[in-house]
Amino acid sequence: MRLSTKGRYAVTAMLDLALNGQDGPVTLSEISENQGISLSYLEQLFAALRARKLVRGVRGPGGGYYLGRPADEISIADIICAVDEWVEFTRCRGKEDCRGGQRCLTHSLWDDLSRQIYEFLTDITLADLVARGLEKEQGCQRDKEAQLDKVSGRAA
Amino acid sequence: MRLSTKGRYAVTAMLDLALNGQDGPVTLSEISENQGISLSYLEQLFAALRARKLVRGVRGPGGGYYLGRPADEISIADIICAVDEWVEFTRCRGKEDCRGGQRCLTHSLWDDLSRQIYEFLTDITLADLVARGLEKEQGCQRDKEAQLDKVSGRAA
DNA sequence: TAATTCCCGAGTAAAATACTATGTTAATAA
DNA sequence: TTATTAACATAGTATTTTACTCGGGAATTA
Repeated sequence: MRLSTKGRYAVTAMLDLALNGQDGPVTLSEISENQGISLSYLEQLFAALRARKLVRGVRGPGGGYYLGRPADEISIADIICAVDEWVEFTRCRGKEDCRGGQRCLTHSLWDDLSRQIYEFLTDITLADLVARGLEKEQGCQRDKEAQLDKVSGRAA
Repeated sequence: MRLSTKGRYAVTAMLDLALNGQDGPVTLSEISENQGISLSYLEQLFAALRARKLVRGVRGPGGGYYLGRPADEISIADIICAVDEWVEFTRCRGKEDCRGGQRCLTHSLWDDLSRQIYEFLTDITLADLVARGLEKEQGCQRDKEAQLDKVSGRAA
């Protein structure tokens, strides 16, 4: 598994889509503005996401992007795999022969771990994230605090 | 969280240490040989691991590296954090003000996710990996098969 | 037709990765 | 004491990845 800033950008952008895609498509310009990612870079990320059918583009004015599937059918692993190319974990499979046994054990342990991480991220969907986030707080914590300050300030 | 090939190297090397460190220290040359990582690169990785007290070096002939703590007190997150510098997830904390609320929600969702991943990796120790690996198979699967082949071949 | 927005490819600066090279220092063994 | 071993340290570097810019197209809407 590989989890770089590139994957972070992709997940954040997809989250943005999940949150704002209810009423009409979301433009990359909006996401670029919201998330502070350059438009052209987003276009490259979305080319990869489009190739995996994770998003669907609509051209022309009023166009933008939809999620390619319902949010509860898109896992974090799906997104990361789409943009961060999958890397081979073990070196012993194929090129090296694992006659030592020792070396192979180390690799198989790492292999197990990475599979665990992958399965962990496969179990988390965009819908999960949104649902969990919404039940905890209906907006930005800072905004809430600011609001509370204002309210209590006015009440006092 | 960031999980790159650099972190993979570090985890694999630490696993090697956990497996072979029972009887005396393990040299970087051995790890380099075992894992197919260049010696100088390992030295750089181990400089970072040493700085976090995850390993302890012993100089001179017969020297090498020990784990800095018992294997059950070293988590995968510890190792990855030592070599892969921690990256800031959210952009809204500090420089941007999250007046939109929307942007901040996206970021807080991602923040939650990365914390989950971190906690997941914090719960897995080197000892866990070794124990789980050993209970499943006492060596390399291929070696086992080869052995079985030999045995059955001779028996037949 | 004009504006919008996706789509596409080439190019590129900066950073990270993975490695090479060349030492120095501390411990051990001869 | 001397040689050897292996950690420790630093500088350089080729390659890859990251993140971005630029300059166009193609489809859709008004």
